[in-house]
Amino acid sequence: MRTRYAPSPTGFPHIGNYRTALFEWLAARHSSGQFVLRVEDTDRKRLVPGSMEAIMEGLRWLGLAWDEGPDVGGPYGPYLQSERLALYKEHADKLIAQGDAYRCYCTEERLAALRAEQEAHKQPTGYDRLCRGLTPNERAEREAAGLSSVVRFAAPLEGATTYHDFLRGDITFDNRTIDDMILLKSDGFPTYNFANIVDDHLMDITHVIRGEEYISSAPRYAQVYRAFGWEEPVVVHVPLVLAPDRSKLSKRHGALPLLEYRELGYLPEAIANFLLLLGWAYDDKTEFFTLDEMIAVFDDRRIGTAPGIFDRARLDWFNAHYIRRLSPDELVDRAWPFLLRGLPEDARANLDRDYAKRVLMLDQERIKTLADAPALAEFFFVDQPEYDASLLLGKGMDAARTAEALAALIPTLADLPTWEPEALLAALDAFVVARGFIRTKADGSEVPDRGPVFMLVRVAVSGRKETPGLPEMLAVLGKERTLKRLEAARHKRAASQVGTEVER
RNA sequence: GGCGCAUUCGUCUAGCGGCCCAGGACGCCGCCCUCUCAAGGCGGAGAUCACGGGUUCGAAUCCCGUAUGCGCUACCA
Repeated sequence: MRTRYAPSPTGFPHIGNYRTALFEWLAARHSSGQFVLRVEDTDRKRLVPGSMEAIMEGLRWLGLAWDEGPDVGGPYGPYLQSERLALYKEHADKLIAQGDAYRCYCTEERLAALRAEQEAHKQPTGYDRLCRGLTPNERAEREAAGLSSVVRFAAPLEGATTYHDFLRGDITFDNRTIDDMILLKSDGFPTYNFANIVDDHLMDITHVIRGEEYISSAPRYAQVYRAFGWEEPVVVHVPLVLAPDRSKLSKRHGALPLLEYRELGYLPEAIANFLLLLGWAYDDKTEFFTLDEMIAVFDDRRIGTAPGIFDRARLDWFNAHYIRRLSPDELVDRAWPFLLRGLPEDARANLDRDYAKRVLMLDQERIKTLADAPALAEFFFVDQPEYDASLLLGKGMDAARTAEALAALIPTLADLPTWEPEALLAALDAFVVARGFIRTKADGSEVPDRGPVFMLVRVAVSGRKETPGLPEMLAVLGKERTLKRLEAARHKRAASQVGTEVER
């Protein structure tokens, strides 16, 4: 099996395009075939500089390696359509010679007027085949006059064309609804439609997997294949990916170019997994697949036929899942650029990789995207966290008691012989009991109530009310830093006049 | 306007004639665990299988029609 991804470098493809690429890649890998990257740069007006590199970068990032392509070459090259112009001309000439194509001299103005006319009369739009009936003399005149022309396919006028859609079965179009499509533009470049057919054949592509938007064009392609006498490839139309409001995916709806998701802290394995399961399912329960697992189980017959909606919340869930199962080293490696970018300057200056690793491990289970990491972990890295003094009130304690509790706790912790989570927990618990914090459980029994003291220390040390577990956090923070922050909190509390009770 | 494709909980889906008065997952809600937030565990709400006709002893599953959505209708891809 040979499949191909054939993007045109006219922009930065979104997630839906890459899902098609994923399916193409999986189909090839599953069958131990080849996956070809062919760049369809035939529209010179819409060419976007850099987009070809971005497209390839996106594929690489997802882990979809191609066997043949513009950069790596291959036996069917070149893989840039702009370098294959002679091939298209040669094949167009062949069709002209055998009467299946003709030169059309109609101007774009005439075509536009024709279309406007048809629309005004609510008629089906389409080329009226004016030039198809030109006599040899008339053609010679036009050529002599130097009129520019395009090459059009002479489509069958009557009957119907049926092609086999791998997922949907036979699809039939009345030939009267199909006009004579342009094969070669006046600038000598082929249209996508034509270059596609010629290249898929010349490159021995066995399975054409493409977006659903080409269903309507498929019968035209079939006609051309048949005019050439070529065997038609298996044609698989993958359903579209829609925005949450069911409209076509666009930036407005948060469907960004793939590489933007990298910047937002998404993992390629999460994106690939998410994409796989948008329009495809292995069974009714399996959710997670590595690329290798996908290859092993991928079955193109299970590709769905209904459009799917891009659900960011689901992507987030996949991403969080994959972040959670990263090893500590992978976690720092991947989060590192985000820390460098997102942390305040002073914290960034002397970032220690080992310390960062321990911090990230604490936050691993609450990081949704890598871009969350700096905000979640910032307090570990700054000299002193900023926070409002009003946060610094033990539950059910007034300012005086809070300050006093902090004052009492500092020497307790300072005297600890070891600074490990177990020892810290024991010390904190002892402090809770000594201070008489008691909670009555539902069954009436009384147990030590860690809440007030733990929260107080949590805020003092982090400036936040949501953090990793306290003993673990203090252990990573280190004795010196912890005591310094507790001291600062004590002063902060003492200095603050507002000391009313806070309800939590 | 014409042509085409699609249609199962808000979303992704399982289902390919009886196992389904429809199962799983995301999201949402509640409970548990618990030093907070997460994670995890348990539970819940949520789909007259778009609608209407058939076929059949029996239909989410097959057929026809309708509606709706989307796509194509470019010297774009």
